[in-house]
Amino acid sequence: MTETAATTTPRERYRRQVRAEIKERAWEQIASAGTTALSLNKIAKIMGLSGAGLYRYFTSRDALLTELVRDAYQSLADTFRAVADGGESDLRSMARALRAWALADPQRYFLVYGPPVPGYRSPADRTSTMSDILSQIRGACDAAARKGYSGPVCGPAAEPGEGREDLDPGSAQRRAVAFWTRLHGVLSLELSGHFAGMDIDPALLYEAELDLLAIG
Amino acid sequence: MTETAATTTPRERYRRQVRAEIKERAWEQIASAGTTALSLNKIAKIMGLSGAGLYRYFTSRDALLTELVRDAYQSLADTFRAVADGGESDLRSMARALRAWALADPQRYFLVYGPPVPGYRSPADRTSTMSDILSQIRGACDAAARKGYSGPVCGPAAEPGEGREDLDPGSAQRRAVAFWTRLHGVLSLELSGHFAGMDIDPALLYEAELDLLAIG
DNA sequence: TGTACATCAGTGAACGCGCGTTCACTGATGTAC
DNA sequence: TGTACATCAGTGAACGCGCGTTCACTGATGTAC
Repeated sequence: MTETAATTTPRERYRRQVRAEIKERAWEQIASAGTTALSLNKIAKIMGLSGAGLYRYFTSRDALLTELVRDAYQSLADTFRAVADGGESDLRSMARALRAWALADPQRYFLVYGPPVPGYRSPADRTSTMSDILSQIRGACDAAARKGYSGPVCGPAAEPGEGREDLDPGSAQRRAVAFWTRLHGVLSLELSGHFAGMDIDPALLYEAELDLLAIG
Repeated sequence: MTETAATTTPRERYRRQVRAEIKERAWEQIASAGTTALSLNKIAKIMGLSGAGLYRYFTSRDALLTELVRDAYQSLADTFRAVADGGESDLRSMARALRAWALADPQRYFLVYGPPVPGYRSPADRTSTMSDILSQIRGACDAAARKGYSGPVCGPAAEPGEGREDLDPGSAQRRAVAFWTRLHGVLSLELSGHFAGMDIDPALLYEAELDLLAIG
């Protein structure tokens, strides 16, 4: 029997499984009442073990939260990646994937793009992952340009030589940033419930804003 | 001595003053660590009185929070009103006033336009105040139209008879909503620190988005 | 195959903390005659 | 002006709660000979 056959022992498998369930329960708590509600003791109780037992799997509440945050970023990056790999790397598909991802778990969205969690330092690789995601959007903008659409986000094109080039409405960078901030504007207000009672259909508004970003 | 001369007794004045100081300390706590950090006991300690003493002024933590939320909404509405009353009722002035108000106290901004505070029911008149604010923006859009600018937010005008009229890029309602969601998109990401390390200047980006909303 | 040992999941009790809130009470301020 | 009473700000102790975290321990699982 060679050693390469089974790199994961039963114990390791079990360990991974329990860790995964802890995270699942953690997400349920966050989904229902935000980051504040994340409680190791409650998770333990739900899983039928003592609070102290969780410390075999996560060294602290902060460590668990950090891993959840990282997973959230990764999940979003993966979502974009999947859209790109699926051959539909256009802005429209990306925007719809983003909205679906956000609606699937609003609190997860806010963990990524919402106000910073008080008293919590986000992981060091956060910025790089965020840049990564923005790069993918920018890639889609470039692709759109190559396919013939190279017009500005909207409004007049900047006079050359004036101002920063990333503020030129026609540049791919500017379009990517607008894609991000505008959709986030609609999405975050929708998820926060701020359209309620204002006779605004979030889905239609989202598509309308998207229309102005991804013409052609 | 007539009774109309002094409608506020010394006691009433003192009472109002202490209530105001409690709120000030409360805002300081929220500003530094979010809504979660709002603690009656800590406020009491800072003010040099016992925790129980605060209950002379606010019946519960929730009551205090509710009053803070209401004040936040009112403050924003007043800010817009002041701009309008000052004769500068154009979209540009409003947008700048909004940004200044937000930067002055980011947590206050999130109390109004951020994710809902878990476990807290916002006051019933919230929606009406929010509609009020949006109405003021819409008023500025109408005024802009009257002054000659009646073009769409950007992109092609809708074909008449097709779709909802509030989604017609040229309608005042649509422009007001875009004003709101787009500026919120930039602002909330800025306040959350999501532009950090991404080579994006929030002030310039804000103005750039504004340019596309308030041409003419 | 059987025994001796090491590893590790999980327990239960305890610690210290801060929270919101209640309650009986004291003492100062204002009011009525 | 002085006295009797009512109002009300503020105290200090206590309640119950849930939290994160530590620690000595038990018992099951895996490993080496």
